[in-house]
Parts: sequence; C-alpha cells; structure tokens
Amino acid sequence: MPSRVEVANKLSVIFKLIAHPDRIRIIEELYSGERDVGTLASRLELKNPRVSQHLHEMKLHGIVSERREGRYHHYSLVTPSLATWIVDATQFVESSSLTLEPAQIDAARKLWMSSDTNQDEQPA
Amino acid sequence: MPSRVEVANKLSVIFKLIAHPDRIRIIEELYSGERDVGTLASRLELKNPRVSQHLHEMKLHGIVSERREGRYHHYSLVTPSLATWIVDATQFVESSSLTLEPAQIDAARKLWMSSDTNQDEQPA
DNA sequence: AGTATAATTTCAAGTTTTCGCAAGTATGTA
DNA sequence: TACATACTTGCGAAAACTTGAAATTATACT
Repeated sequence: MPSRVEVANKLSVIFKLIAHPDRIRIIEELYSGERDVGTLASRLELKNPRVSQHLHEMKLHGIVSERREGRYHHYSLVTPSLATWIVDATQFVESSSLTLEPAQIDAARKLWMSSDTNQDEQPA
Repeated sequence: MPSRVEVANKLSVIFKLIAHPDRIRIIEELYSGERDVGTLASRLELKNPRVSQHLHEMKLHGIVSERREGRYHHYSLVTPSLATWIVDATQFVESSSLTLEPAQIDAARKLWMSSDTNQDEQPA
C-alpha cells in the first residue's frame, strides 16, 4: 500500500517531465505517430541536440520508446492517451487567469487533435 | 487562433505549478472540500508558511480560491475535477519504470478518491 | 579509407525553484 | 492595551533545470 506521500512524489516526477513547452510539443507531435529526431526537430523548429535530450529524458521515464533503423532513431509514445490527457489540461488553463480566451480553448484543443498534419498512423 | 507554441507555453505553466509533491497533496486534500491553512498544514505534516506559499501560487494561477472568515483563510479548488484529472496520471506512472507495482496502482487511485477521510462536502 | 548524415553526449553559465526561518500583519480575546 | 492565534511575507542559500555550443559516436555511401 503506497502512502499518499509516495504517490504524490511519483506523480510530481511525471508532471515535472511534462512541464516543458518543448516536451509538450514533442508529445503532441508523436500523437500523430512515430517520428525520427531530425523530423521532430525541423517540425518544431528546435535544434537537434535539444530534441535528443528531451527524448532521452522521456525515454528514461518510460514515456517514449525508441526504434532504431540505420542511423535513424524513431521515437513513439508508449501510451498515446498521454497526449489527449495533456490537452485536457486546457480546461484548467481556462479557469486560471492565463489570458486564454474562452473561445480559444476549443481552437486549442482542436489544434492538436485535428488531422491537419500528415499522420502516418492514428492511435486508437 | 493560438499557435501550438502558445498553447504549449500556457500548458507548461499549469504543469509546472502542479509538479510539486506538496501542491499535489494540497489539491487532493482540497478535493474533500474547503480547508483552512492550519488544517492543511497539520494534515499534510508541513509547516504553515510552506502551505501558505503554495496556496498563494495556486491562487495566482486561478487554481484555488480564498474565503476569509475572521482570522481563518479557507481555500478551495476552483475546478474540483482538477483533482481527478491529476490522479488519472497514475496510468502514465504505471507505464513508466518508476517502481510503482501494478497492483499498487489501483490502491493509489483509491487512496485519494475514496471516502476514508472526513469530508464535509463531496464535489459533483 | 574518406566523407557525409543522424543523433548523442558533455559541459558550464545562466536562470528558476525550493526551503526554512525570522519578521510582519491581521484578527480575536481578556 | 496587551497577548495569543492564524496566516503571510521577505530573504538568502542550496538545489534543480535550461540552454547552446562543441565534441563524439554510429551508420551509410563512394
């Protein structure tokens, strides 16, 4: 039986991991399917090493998995529903005074979950 | 129309805010209903100033609200569903190698959402 | 072997968070 | 007024996180 303190500690690790704009975008991008480092970097307009470092962290915590193919390292979400769960947080952004207009919330949700990006596979 | 970068930035603020064991426990405690600072501090075995500081942060971001009654400051969750949403993250802890035994996950979920604590009001 | 591409690793400076304690404010009570 | 209770604020040191650039590893191609 884990204590509440223990559970809170484990949860805080996950939250800390997700609490970074780059990592949130990487996760949302991976919701569309497997991606290699270079593709992620160019799509998110980030430097290659940055993306690699983030992926390393996330892999350590079991959030993403890696599949190597030649010199390409393909990453994907271990639990795709993580992406939708993250977007669910917009409702709490709304309730906080973070200047996201109510009308924008819907747009924000659709932004990632819609199919306006090239998807090679859609998680169930 | 907010850009993905903007949305990711706003989300990361919320995640950063929640990414602290004390604050997670405070939020879960408040799920049972309104609490004053001293009660929270003694139940969570934390010093008064710490709890007060955390609540201040959370209030700034619209996560909790304050109701003063004499010298008592009662805090409550602006959006109670935040507490359940946080506990939902246990599924991602499970998928990660954070040494939470599979069998313990259920216990963890029940831990906070069960009625083994004195609740003066149960949010809908 | 030599070169190019894809990705990872290292490292140090800079920034942000966390933490505990002391001091301060506000309200109630004698 | 004096004193106690409830809570908040300020502050500085320690810890953690972020960031970019340079160096390194691994694979592919000629």
